[in-house]
This record gives sequence, structure tokens and C-alpha cells, in this order.
Amino acid sequence: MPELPEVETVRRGLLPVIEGHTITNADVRRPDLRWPFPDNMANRLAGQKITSLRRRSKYLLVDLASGETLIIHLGMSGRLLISGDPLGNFHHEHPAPEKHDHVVFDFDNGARVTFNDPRRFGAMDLGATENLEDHKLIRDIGPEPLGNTFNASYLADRLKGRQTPMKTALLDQKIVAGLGNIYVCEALYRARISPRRKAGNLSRAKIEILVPIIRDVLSEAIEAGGSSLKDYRQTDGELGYFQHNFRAYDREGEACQTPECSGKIDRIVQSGRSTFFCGRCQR
DNA sequence: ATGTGTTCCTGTCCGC
DNA sequence: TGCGGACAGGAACACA
Repeated sequence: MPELPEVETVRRGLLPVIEGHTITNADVRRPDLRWPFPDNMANRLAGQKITSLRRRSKYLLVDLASGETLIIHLGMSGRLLISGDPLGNFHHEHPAPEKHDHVVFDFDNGARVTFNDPRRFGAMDLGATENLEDHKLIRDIGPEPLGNTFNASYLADRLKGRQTPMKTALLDQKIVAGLGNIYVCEALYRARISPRRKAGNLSRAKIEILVPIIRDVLSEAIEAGGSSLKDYRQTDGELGYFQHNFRAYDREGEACQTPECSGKIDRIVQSGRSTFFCGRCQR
């Protein structure tokens, strides 16, 4: 469920709490999430200092002093919760483990980070930091949408000849990293592109419009998440979701907000997932 | 290679 | 209040 902006928000919230700090203990409370945890994960984490905390697409990359990187994916329902008093705001005890608290990390500064994931579509793995680009989970992912290599020329090239609908193309992590169901709907809505439009048929002009819109949608969401970070203590240290106003997503039946458009938001299903769009202004 | 459907798992919500 | 079905922010995998 968390898409790129939510994962980035989690990264930013976690950064001041764990970077430069050492994991004193990792409590691995079940053998797997989506896949089995790597061999000996708890021992490979214990005693390790966090040298940096990065993000690639929807993956959090926790670099360890050992030369390994902990790769974390939140799946649909994964959350990271911070407890303790790492930033010296005020004191409280760690809460007792709750249902679906699968991995608990304790740090030398008193912080505790708990990975909670009811549906267990999340994942964790360890890989050599040096060769992380070649890791199975990372290697085929397309460019970061907020980076320079994601531009109209690149996207045009990737969409060329594709029969798949635009909705599906943008959800494909090999084409562009980090977009999920919500932000694909939002970007296509703002760009007035039909989610059913065959990817290979999208005009160059529309691609030129779409690329900066994808950037805007994601940047705005990160900013909204960032502004909620200040208050993360009040929200029980929960990182993973935040409130955001969507213009099309989950607005079935509501009036289209596009100026001069008298349409309403419809819901259709594409490759098994809900798409929200306005059939009147999105072409 | 490209496109599509299925699958993993739990929780919530809505209609009867 | 209970029950069944639809649905949920992901993505690997199997198969046409």
C-alpha cells in the first residue's frame, strides 16, 4: 500500500532516529513475511551500526557497518513504528508487542522500531551493499521518477509499441519506479489521459505533459507527508500511511474537479485493481 | 518479449 | 449480531 511518497516519508521519519546508531537487538518473531527471512538475520543485524538509510523505489535500504544492507518492503499493509524517546521529546515505555508485530529492532539510543504487517505482503532481505544494484529485488526496477533519467524521451521509448493500457504501464515497476495504484490514478487524471489508452498510442505531446505531472503528484505527496512528520509522536510514532487529498482515487460517483468538465469519477477494474477516472476529460 | 490472470494474507465494511 | 462477499496502497509467478 505504501507507494513511493509514503516510503520516502518513512525514510525521513526514521533517519534522525537510527542513522549513526547501532542495533542492540533484533527480535525476529516469525520465520517469514512474503518470503523466508535470510539465514541468521537476527545475528547479522545485532551489533550493526546504521551507516545510512536510503530508498530505491518502494524499498527502504538500511546500510550496515558490516557491508550488508537490510532491504525492507512494506507491501500493502506494512508499517514501521517508533517508540522510546530517541529524540528526547518526552519519555514513555515501549508498548507491549501487538498482533502482527513481526520484527522488533532495538537501538543503542533507546529507540525501538517495530515492523508491523497484518497481511504479510512485506519483505526483508539482506544483500551486499556493494552489489545492491544486482540484487534480485532491485535489479530490474526502472528509473526513479524524481530523478533526471526519467524524462519524456525515456518514457516514449519504453511505451513505444506497447499494447498494454496506460494504467498498467505506469504500474509496471520496470518502466518507472515507485508508482502504485493511487498515484497512477492521480497522475493520469491530472494529465487527462485515459487509463485505458494503449501505451503505444500516447502522443509525444501527452508524454511531455505526463512526466512533470508524475513528478508533481509525487513531490506534493512527499511534502504532505513531510509536514505530518513533525507530529509523528502524536500519532504514536506510526510511519507508513498519512492523510492526503486525492482528486480521483476513491472518489467514485463524485463530480470531476477538472475546470469546465461536467463528468463524474468512474471506477473500473484493470488487471484486477480499481481504477478511478473521469471518462469525459481523460482521453 | 509482452500481456493477463492468480496468488499470497488479514482486516474492514456493507448488504442481507 | 452474524454471515458472506467484495475490496484493500504490491508484485512475483505461471502461463497463453
